Amino acid sequence: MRNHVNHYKCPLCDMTCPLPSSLRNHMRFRHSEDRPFKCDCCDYSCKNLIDLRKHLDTHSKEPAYKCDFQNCSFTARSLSSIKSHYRKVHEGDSEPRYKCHVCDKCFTRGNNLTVHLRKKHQFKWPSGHPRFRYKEHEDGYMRLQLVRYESMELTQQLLRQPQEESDLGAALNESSLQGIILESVPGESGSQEEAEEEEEGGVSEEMSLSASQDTPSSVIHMVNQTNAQGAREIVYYVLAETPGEPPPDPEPPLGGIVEKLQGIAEEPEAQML
DNA sequence: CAGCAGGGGGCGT
DNA sequence: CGCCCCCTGCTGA
Repeated sequence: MRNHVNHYKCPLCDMTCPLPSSLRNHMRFRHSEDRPFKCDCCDYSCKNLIDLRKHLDTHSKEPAYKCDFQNCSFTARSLSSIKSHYRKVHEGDSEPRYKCHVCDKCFTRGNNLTVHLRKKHQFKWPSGHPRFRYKEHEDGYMRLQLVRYESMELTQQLLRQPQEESDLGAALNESSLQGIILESVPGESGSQEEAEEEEEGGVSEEMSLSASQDTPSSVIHMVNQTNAQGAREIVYYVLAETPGEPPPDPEPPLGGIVEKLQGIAEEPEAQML
């Protein structure tokens, strides 16, 4: 009751869900091979009707979508192409809006930033989270949103061994950032909205838990925020960045949390460059 | 090689 | 639906 960590854990990966229904949904889309929706024209099949419709559009000879703008003759075979065209051409919205939080380089599209993060900064996403998420900041830029890792076991271990935070961060591989939901906040405090690290003012209720921040490679933040359901929750951000040198030791001296987290931040390919 | 962009597909909301 | 994935061709440094 007091602990609102997601209680329903997928038996096949590290994803946890708040409800049985959402877990069932996850199981279906993530782990089921069932593809009831089949294309008549080819051997394509998928898991829902919307995806099938998107696919069928690709079979039409003529582009199925055209731009609404005045006398614009732009056409495309996908709605998303039309929308991006409209934004770019008719709304003059062509400035890069995705910004790398590590080196401040900007990108026009999220997936190109993803490529950058993976190639340049060796980011990886944890198991059960098949992609990065980007979040719009107050300055209008989209930046990587720290993934929330929601395992009860991990949470409890963290609560039991809060002293090993710094070592934990150091043991993690470079550029792996994990957010851990520990519990929800019952009451309601003044401001809402999450406050990301650094950047200009506007930072509200963020407190650093690192006992001593003389180790910039390992920082743990506690952020009081409101989640998608509108519930209050505390998210612990474990930030581990070691730009220079990845820890080569195959087995770190730490136990418990580290082992748990290492399944998330796996070895980088080590054959970069 | 890095970044951009179009197309098509996966899947969380 | 919207966001993000991959694949791929193009372009400029």
